Amino acid sequence: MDVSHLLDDLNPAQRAAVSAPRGHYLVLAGAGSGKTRVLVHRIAWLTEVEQIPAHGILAVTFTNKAAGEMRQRASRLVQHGSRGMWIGTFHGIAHRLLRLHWQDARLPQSFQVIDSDDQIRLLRRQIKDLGLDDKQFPPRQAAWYINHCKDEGKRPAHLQPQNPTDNTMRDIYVAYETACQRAGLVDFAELLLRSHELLLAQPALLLHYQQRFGQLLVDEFQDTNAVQYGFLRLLAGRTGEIFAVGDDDQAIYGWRGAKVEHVQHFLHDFPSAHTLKLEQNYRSSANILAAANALIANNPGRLGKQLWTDGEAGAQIELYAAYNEIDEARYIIERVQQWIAAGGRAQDCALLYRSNAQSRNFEDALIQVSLPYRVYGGLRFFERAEIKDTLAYLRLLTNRDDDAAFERVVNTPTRGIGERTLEALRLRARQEGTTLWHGALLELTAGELPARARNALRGFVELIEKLANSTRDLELAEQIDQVLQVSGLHAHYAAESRGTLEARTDNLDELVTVASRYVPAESEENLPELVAFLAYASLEAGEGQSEAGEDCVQLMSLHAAKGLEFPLVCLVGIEEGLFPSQRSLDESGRLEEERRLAYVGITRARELLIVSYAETRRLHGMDLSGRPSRFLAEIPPDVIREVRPRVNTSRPQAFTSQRGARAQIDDAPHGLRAGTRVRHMNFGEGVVVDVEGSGAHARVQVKFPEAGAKWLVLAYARLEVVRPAG
DNA sequence: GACAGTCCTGTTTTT
DNA sequence: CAGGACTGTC
Repeated sequence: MDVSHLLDDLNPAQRAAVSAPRGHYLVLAGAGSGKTRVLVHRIAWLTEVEQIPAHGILAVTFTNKAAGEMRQRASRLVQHGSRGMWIGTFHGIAHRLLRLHWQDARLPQSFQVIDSDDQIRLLRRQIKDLGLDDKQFPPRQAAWYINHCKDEGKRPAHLQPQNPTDNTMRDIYVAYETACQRAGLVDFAELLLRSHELLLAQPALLLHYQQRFGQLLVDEFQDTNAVQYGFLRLLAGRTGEIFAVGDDDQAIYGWRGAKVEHVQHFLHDFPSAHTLKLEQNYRSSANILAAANALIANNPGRLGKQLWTDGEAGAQIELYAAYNEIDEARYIIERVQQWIAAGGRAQDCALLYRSNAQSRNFEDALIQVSLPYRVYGGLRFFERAEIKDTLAYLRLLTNRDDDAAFERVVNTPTRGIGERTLEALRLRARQEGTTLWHGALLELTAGELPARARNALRGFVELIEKLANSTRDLELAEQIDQVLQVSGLHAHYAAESRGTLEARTDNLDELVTVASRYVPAESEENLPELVAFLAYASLEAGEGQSEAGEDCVQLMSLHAAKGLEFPLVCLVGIEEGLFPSQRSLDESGRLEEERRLAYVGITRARELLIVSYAETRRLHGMDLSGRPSRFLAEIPPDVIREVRPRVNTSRPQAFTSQRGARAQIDDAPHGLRAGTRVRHMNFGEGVVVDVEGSGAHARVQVKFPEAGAKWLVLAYARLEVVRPAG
C-alpha cells in the first residue's frame, strides 16, 4: 500500500506519531510544531493503514474553528472522505448525543441550548424568586459557581455546603436546575455533564458507543475539564484507543475549570500509553523561540519539552518602554506602518493584549492613520440583542415552555404587558409548578387580571400561535422574515435606529440571509430545520463583524490568539498588575498560567516580536504608574533590544524603575519606588514595594517589619527616605 | 412605558 | 472614564 502521501512531508517525530502502532498516545506538541497536521494525518493513517472505518473515529477539539479546520483537512486527506466520522467540539458532540437520545437524557425533544447571557438572565429571575438580594448574590457569580460545579461533574446533591453562603448558592443551583428542566433549557456546561450522565446511566448505550468509537482523538488535551476527561475515559472504556495531543505549556484555561493534571491522569489511567514529543518548531525565528523557552523555563512542574528550530536567529525582539498608553499605541502603530511600508501586509500584524479593554487606544491610533483593522472578541453576531430577540420568538415557536425566551419577548416590542402582569404570571406559574406560557394560559382562562392586561396577554399568546401556524410550512428564512414582520420587531428596531448609526435592522436582514444560506451539519440532518438552526446559533455564536476578507491589522486578546500565528506580533501592555494581571498575583498557581499565556503570545510570532509597556496608564479614570512585567526580566537580554534608550539607566534597572523617563513628562514627584527604604512616624522603617498613581493621588505600598504591608497616601503620610532603591 | 439621571463596577472565553 | 444596571419621574 502506498502511504507516502501520509508521511512524506513530515519530520521524523511527526512521522513516528502519525504511523505509531495502535494504542494510547500522549503527544506533547510544542507551539508551532505541527500538531493539527499530525492529528489529521493520524486520522488518515488509521483509516487507510489500520483499516478503521470512518464511523469508528471520534475527534474532539475545543473551538468550532479548530473543529471546522480539522473536518476540512480530514475530508481532503482521507481517501474515502470523512463522512461518518464524528469530528467536533466537546459541546457539539455532547449536543449530538443529547439530540439522538433525548428521551434517555430526560429532555424534551425540542430542548434548546442557552448561552451564558440567557443563563444569567434566568439566574437573575431565580434569585429574585427565591427572595434573595441580587447584590449579595450577583447572577454572574451564581452562574460562575454553577458552571464550576458542573465542570467538576457536581450536581447540587453532591455538594456539602460549609457555610450559609454556600448553602444559598446551592439553593440557587437547585432552583436554576428545576427552572431549566421545566423549560427544556440546557446550558453549555449542562451539555457536557448531561451527556456524561447519559452514558453512565445507560449501559447499553455506552456499550454501543464504546464499540463504535474505537479511536478517540483529542486536540488541546491540556484544556480538558473534569467532565470532559471523564467523558473521554468513559467512552474509551477498555477497548477504545486515545490519541491525545496537547501542550502543558499552553494550558491557559485553568480559570474555567480546565486541568493540566489530566495529562498526568491520562498516563496513570492508561498505563500502556506512550508519550511522544514534537519539539521542532517551524514557526518562529530562533530569537523568538529562545525568549519563549527561557520564559517558560520559570514554571515549575512542566512535563519537560524543549522547542528548537533550525531556522535563522532572525531579528531581535524589540522592547519599547512607553511614557503612557497613548504613546504606546502611537509607537506600535508607527511600527506596524513601517512594516507595511517595507512590503508587509496589514493582516500579517497582530496586536495582542491581556484584556479586551486595551484595544481602544490602539483602535484610536489606527483610525488616526486610517489603517484598516479588525478587533476579535467583541459581541458576536448571534449575541446581539436584536438577534437574540428574534431567536427568542423562534424558540417559542418550537417550544412554548422556554421561559427564558418568553421573558425576553413577551413585551418586546412593548405591547402593554408590564411588570405587574408579568409578576402575576410568574406567581401563577410558580404556584402551579409550571412554565410561564402555561401560566399565561391559566391566567387567561381563570385569572383575575385587569381587562387591559388580559387583552394584552391574549394578544401575545395569539401572536405566537398565529406565527406557529403561519410559518409551519415555510422555508427557514421565510419563517424568520415572517416573525420579524408579524411580531413587529422589525418595525420596532427600524423606529429605534432611525437617525442612529447603529444598523440593527441591517443585522435583522443579515439574519434572514444567514438563515437562507444555512445548511445543517451532517449531525443535524435529522432535526427539524428550525431546531437545528437555533442550536447552531447558540453553539456557534458567529464571529464578530461580517467576515471581511479585507487586509486588516488584527487585534485580539492573548487567549483568542491561541492556535494562530503572525509574521509580526506586538505584545502590548506588559506591566505588572496588567500582565500578569493583579488577580493572578493574589491566587496561587495563577502566575504560572499567566506565564503560559505570555508563552502563547510570544510563540505566535514568526519573524518579528515587539513588546511594549507603559510607565503610566490611565485605568478606570486614574493614572497608575506601572512597573514592567516580571516576564520581561525572564527573557535573555541578548535576544531583546530596547528601542528607546532609557535616560541614564541600563536595561536591568530600567525594568524596575520608572523614574528616568517619567521625570520628562510629569512631576516625577516623590522619587519613591520599589526598594526605597522609608521611615514612617508610627510604623518605623520599611521598604516600598509598590507605587500607584501620581500627584495628589499617589500612593505607595510599604512593607513594615512590624505592621506588615500598608498602603499610604503620600500627601498625608509624610514619609522620610532612609535609603533610595537600587 | 419611556427616558433621564445616578450608581457602580470594572480579566481572560468557548461553548 | 465609560458602559451597564437600576431608580425615579412624567
